[in-house]
Amino acid sequence: MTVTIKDVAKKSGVAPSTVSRVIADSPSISQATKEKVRKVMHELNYFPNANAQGLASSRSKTFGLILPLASDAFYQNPFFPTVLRGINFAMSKYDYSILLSSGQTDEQRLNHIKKIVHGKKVEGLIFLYASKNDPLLNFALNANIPTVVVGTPDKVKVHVIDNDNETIGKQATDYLIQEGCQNIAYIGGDMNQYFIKDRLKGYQTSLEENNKEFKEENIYNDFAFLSTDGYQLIKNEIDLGIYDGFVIADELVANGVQQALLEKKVSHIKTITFKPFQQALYHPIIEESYINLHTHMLGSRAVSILFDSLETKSQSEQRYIREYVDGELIVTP
Amino acid sequence: MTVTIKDVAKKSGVAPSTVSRVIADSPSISQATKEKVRKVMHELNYFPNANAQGLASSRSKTFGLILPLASDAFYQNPFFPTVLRGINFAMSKYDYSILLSSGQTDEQRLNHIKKIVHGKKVEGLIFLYASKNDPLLNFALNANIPTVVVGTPDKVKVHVIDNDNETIGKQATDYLIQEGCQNIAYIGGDMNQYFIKDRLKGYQTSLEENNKEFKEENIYNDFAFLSTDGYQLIKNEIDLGIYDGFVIADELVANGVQQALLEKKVSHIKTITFKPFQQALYHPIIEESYINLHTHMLGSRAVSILFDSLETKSQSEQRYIREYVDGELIVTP
DNA sequence: CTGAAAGCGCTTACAG
DNA sequence: CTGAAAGCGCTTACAG
Repeated sequence: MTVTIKDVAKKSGVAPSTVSRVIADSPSISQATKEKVRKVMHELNYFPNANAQGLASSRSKTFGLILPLASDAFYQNPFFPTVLRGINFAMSKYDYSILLSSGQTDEQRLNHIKKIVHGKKVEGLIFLYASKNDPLLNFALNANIPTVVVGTPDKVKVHVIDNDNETIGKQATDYLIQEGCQNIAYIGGDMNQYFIKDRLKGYQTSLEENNKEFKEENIYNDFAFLSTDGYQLIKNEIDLGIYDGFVIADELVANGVQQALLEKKVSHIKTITFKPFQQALYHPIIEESYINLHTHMLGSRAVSILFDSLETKSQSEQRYIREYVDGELIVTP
Repeated sequence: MTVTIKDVAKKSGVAPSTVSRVIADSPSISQATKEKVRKVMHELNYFPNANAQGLASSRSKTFGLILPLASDAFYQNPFFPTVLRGINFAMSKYDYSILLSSGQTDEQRLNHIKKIVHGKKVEGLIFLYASKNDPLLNFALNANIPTVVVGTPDKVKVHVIDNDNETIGKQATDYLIQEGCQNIAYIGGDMNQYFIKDRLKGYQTSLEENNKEFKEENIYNDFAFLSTDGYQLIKNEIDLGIYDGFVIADELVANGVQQALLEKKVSHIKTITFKPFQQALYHPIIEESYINLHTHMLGSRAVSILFDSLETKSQSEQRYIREYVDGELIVTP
């Protein structure tokens, strides 16, 4: 019923091994043979069985995509569709597929990743987050499977692609200072995500370089990455009188903050935040300057790095790439 | 190097076929044997090779997830992470994985879906959109692979899970009328997406039932699903004086509309829209009533339907499920 | 309840 | 440049 390599071989008048080499576009096959066989493959509507290929070659031509826990507020972030678009873009050049991680709990997620890695369903892994003490990343490192993290984890032996969060945190703060802000607060979120910490470092560096005092009480943290959290923060918790600038580590939170500022008719506070790409998902509440993170680039570079690492894997010496994508300050008049 | 079923068999003192049956939790194996073998599997850190399983059983234990074209504005919609969460939730009960469709153009997407379907990488397909003349859906139907569409396509021979868009369109319009609105516009989006059309039908039905005239010129369509499009519409194109109500087919568009209404200080127009779940991603600009679509349920039901259809596939008579999830009117005081 | 054996559809040294 | 053959790691009738 299903057409196999044998059917193609018979109809083409060659051996199955030759058909296999045509599939792989092996240079050792003559152009004439290739064309003849391809014609037959087309006529028979032949598609190679991926499971057989995977078994015989031990290459599944699939990468695993590791998302954060779905119950995490971070999961909702517009960051993800944007990286995914970048990943998808880069993948289309290759002949690979993407398998999604799943699981409702960390334990389930760990079991699933074990299954797909040890079960040879995936040849490499792309982590879409970097958080503290992540059991999945620990597993990946031990399993010694090619892995790239979109984000900067607290691990050395893994490929990393990220924005330089410290630098862009500084960049954002520098901008506010340059615009004349005297007392700037940092509005973060979940400190378990490394990018929140790293942007905070940049904020601190900027203050110090500009001879401004860095104070713990100007840091607002420990809430989820939701618009509502930013909104509540402004409505209830912050003494707005003492600030004239906010560096807001996440776009979603910034949205809620700006909403609340608007409702409270506060206009003496400048805000700056970070967005995945130039055209924002939501129409901006207040037209403020922001840092464009080029998030789609994070995704496409992640894929390229993984392919590179696949090729060099066999080589004796294993190197780890650590690549940063620049943020771009977009000034809105 | 990799531990196989033979290693487990040897160490357990049974045949490989027995180990295989233990993996499948076959009822024909004694409890004692199962425990013994499982212990060894654990000791050896054994995981079955998925490619071998797939080849031997012709079941890949994987579903394909078909996303819309990434360049489509719809791709950014918060709808997707929400269905995905529902899918993920339902999947965790089973031992299946999700493979993402990819491709930068419709042609690439079609090639990729052919490859994974004919190449036996997936046993079933979940479409996350329903649009006009979709070549991928046409392919799926011809290929006769179990398929469920999240959305209501113009096809009969496929499983469908969706909100009842006509009913919720009516429900939304009824609500505005009940609140005293006299002249209500329908703000849609891309008419190639069926849900936009169907909600429009409900809008029309409601007007007719309430003896209000349905006029073509009160329908605003043909723009992308972006907040900015809703914003521009209000800012430039609509004569706001003649309306006192808007039914807005998409949350993102509604966000832009509300933003523009706020800026123009328009308060005589009530709006209603549809949201994937109760807690909105963004803090609402104006606290207005909305219809909760229970989108995560769409995702989890899609998975269940696909599993059901897998089981009944062998049976002679093929039936198609068409299931609707209710919308829930959330009234904000 | 368990085992021996064939087979799933490919790839890949090896030989020529 | 091409072919014959072994093998990848499972599953599944069949037999007992």
